[in-house]
Amino acid sequence: MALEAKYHAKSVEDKWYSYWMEHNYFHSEVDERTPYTIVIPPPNVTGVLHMGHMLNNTIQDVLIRRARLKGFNACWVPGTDHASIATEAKVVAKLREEGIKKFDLSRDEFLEHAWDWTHKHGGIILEQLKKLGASCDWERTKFTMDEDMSASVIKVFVDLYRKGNIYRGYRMVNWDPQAKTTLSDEEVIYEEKQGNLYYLRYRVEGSDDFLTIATTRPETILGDTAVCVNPNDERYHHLKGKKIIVPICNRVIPVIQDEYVAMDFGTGCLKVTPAHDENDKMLGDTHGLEVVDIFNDDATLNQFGLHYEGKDRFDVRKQIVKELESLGVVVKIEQHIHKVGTSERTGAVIEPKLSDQWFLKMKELAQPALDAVLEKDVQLVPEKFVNTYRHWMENVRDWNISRQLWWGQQIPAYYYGNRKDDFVVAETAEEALVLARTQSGNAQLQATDLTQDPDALDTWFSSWLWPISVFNGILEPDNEEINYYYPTNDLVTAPEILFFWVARMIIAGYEYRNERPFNNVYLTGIVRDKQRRKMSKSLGNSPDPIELMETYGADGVRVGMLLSSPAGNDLMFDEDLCKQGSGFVNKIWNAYRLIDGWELSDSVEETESASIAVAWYQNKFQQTLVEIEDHFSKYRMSDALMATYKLVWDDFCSWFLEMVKPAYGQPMARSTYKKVIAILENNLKILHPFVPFISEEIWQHISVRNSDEALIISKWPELSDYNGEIIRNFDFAAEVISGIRNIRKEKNISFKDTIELTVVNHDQASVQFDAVIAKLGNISKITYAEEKLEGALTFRVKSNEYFIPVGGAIDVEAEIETLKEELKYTEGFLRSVQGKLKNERFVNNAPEQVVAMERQKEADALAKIETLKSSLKGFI
RNA sequence: GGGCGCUUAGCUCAGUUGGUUCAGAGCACCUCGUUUACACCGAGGGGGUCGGGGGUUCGAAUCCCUCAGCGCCCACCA
Repeated sequence: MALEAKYHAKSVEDKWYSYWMEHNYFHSEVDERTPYTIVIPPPNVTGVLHMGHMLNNTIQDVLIRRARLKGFNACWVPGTDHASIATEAKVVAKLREEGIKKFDLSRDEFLEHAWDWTHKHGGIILEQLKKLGASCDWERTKFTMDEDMSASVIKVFVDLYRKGNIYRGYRMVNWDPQAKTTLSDEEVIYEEKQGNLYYLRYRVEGSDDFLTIATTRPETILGDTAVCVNPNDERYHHLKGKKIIVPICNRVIPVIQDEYVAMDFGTGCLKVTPAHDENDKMLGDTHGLEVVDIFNDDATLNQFGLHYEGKDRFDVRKQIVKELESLGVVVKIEQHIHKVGTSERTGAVIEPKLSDQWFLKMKELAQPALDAVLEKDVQLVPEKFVNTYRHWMENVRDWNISRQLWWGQQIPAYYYGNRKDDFVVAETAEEALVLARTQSGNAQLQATDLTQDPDALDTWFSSWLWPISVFNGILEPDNEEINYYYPTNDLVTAPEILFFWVARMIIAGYEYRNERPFNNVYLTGIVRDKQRRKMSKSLGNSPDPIELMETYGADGVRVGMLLSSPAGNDLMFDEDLCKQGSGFVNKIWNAYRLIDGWELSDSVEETESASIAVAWYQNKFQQTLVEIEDHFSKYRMSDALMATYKLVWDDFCSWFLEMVKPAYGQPMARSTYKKVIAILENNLKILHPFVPFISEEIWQHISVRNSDEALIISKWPELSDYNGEIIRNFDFAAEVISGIRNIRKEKNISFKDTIELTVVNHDQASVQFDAVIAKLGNISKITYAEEKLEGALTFRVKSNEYFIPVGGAIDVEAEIETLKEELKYTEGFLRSVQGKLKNERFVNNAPEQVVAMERQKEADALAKIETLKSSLKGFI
């Protein structure tokens, strides 16, 4: 069956992916072998594949395929995350389009819509990963809202509550007025924004005096309950004990003193709004101030907003400034750049808000997780993230885990009375009732008297259990799977979620397994465009991964993603990288077409050139394999790929195949062919993790394979010793071939014309490659001579001189010129070496080896100068 | 404001303990070439005072200081 001239990625990729699936090659079960486990960072269930996914899933697939080839029991667990806030926002938006408001629905009705949505969109991203070639164990696909996953979450919540790590508190939290929920500190993104600093005059009660405060949020003056100055600020000593009148609402508030206030900012007078600012809250607590909350949940003003009631905070800001101006309160307005917190998910400007929320105490839990990373039980790659991690963990704050959302695990707290502490925490409503009866002393309590907390848990409160819960390690802590697969080996994810997820998984790992969840964390970079902007859907600068794969093939895109992505460095994505990737795939394909097209013969002997080629390549392969292993051990994926790329393209295609290739019209010795195939198969194995599809296609085409054979489950080549001398000598020969090609080029000697070569041989290294030199240089005869050949073109490699006799005159002048140039350069080089050697301090202080090296250089240079001089004499 | 990191060829990046591949790779570029796998090709070539300045050393891209520019994380002075 002849191969098609063009490689058709699409059909080949579909074919082999199905084949692998049918043969269950991705599936892993507990067995005798050592496991190699990766859990996928579960993508948002309603998301679609983006370039970041492409990068980090390509890396995971390379790792897992390599582990599989190396004989590990490779298990890559896929799944999706319910992403409570993001998904709920999408469902709410979709319902709104249908004219349905969330709060017109019951919780159950809403959840039904959410599940519909999940079932409809949930599989999309996983299907897209299959196109990429991801060899996940799909039978293990998990979803963070699966029954057992949710049960694990609830069990952990109850456990942590009973251990005293979870508490309910009235605190200042980050409020997302669009999603109407709180967010953790990590979900707030601070952005620099151009704003104004408004200077406003407040009248001092019972006097005509004024005091000027500076604020960025004039609408919050309606919530002011004090003005604070620094006690050391002499400008305001006269105000001590005075009262101030807030404009518009005319509330009378005290002047308080606290060293918190910076004297050099604004006017040195700070308006205090305890309900709407973390620091103001702190001041309020210290000084016993009244708390006036002026906002509704959607950030419109409430009754404290007076005539602004019902209007949005930003509209009010504009309007209130006008009103204040008309009242003569505005002293001046300055432009001011400040940082504004926005919601990671909805982008809404965060409103600090006081409310009852659930918190997880972090300090104590974090300690083992901090130690683990510092002691490298968990290794972060690249290491630079250790500092960031340490800083965060040492200053970790309590984690707000409750969200005012419906989509997610509902907090298992049940209220039975009106007092603040009238609640119990339990895994089930039944258990809660029992507890509530005891706790309340009221044995008559009925199930209907209990109300479950309406809040859901933060998404990350389920994903932090992921490496454990996917193996059911929470509900059945001693099951066979968790004991076998945990801890997992590598985690591949983005540094953006180092705190959100990675740190918390490590915490959960130690808390619930008393062990790290993974040995290594490979932190990928962010995929950016050529202008260094982050690729995102909103910017519209991200190519569609599916289209990319259709254009360049999945193999091509995988290579493209890996070509330039050192760990932790951002990837400057350029479609040309994929083009290079598909170019590589094309090269592999054509190399195989060459091999496949040979006519074989049993009666032909192996050529000398071919024997040499085989011996050399086997060594070269081993040398490169060592290099590749080293790169992988350091997670240098780009370098591992590049080493493979050059081995295949340069050494295998450009040199090896050219050396073994039979002459035109000649058949190939079957014995040689077998060796070439063995070599090719080894190449395919090391290529497989990077380009799984074409490597499998070729491997399967080479011969009829048994039904239980496939490249994907074959065996990674064994490391063995290699002979470095052969490689060095070949490099010498390659230089000779280059020399010949140069001469041909300079003198316009067609490659079709054979030429003769005479060698004045001082260095024997290349002799064993003469057959190769003859073949690749199209040399009809190589002769060795004692003396230089007159009237011939010449070049030198090391101390050898090569002569190519040509009919007709050669340009003597030019030859002399070249020789003189080279002589001049060598003499200069010699002077610098000798200068070093004459320097006593160098000779005395430098290591012997280095000095010896310099002496060798000196000797080489001297020898070369001799040959050059004798060549020159020949012309003169 | 605190911390971390980066600056090497037109672009993206290697360069491990200072000397042994120390100035490299891939891409891009230029020249030549339709040789019987591949023009998604082959052969050859040009290109960097290693961000600036200073210091340590026999010797610095590599160590130290300093200046400049860029990026990230954390904290939030309204």
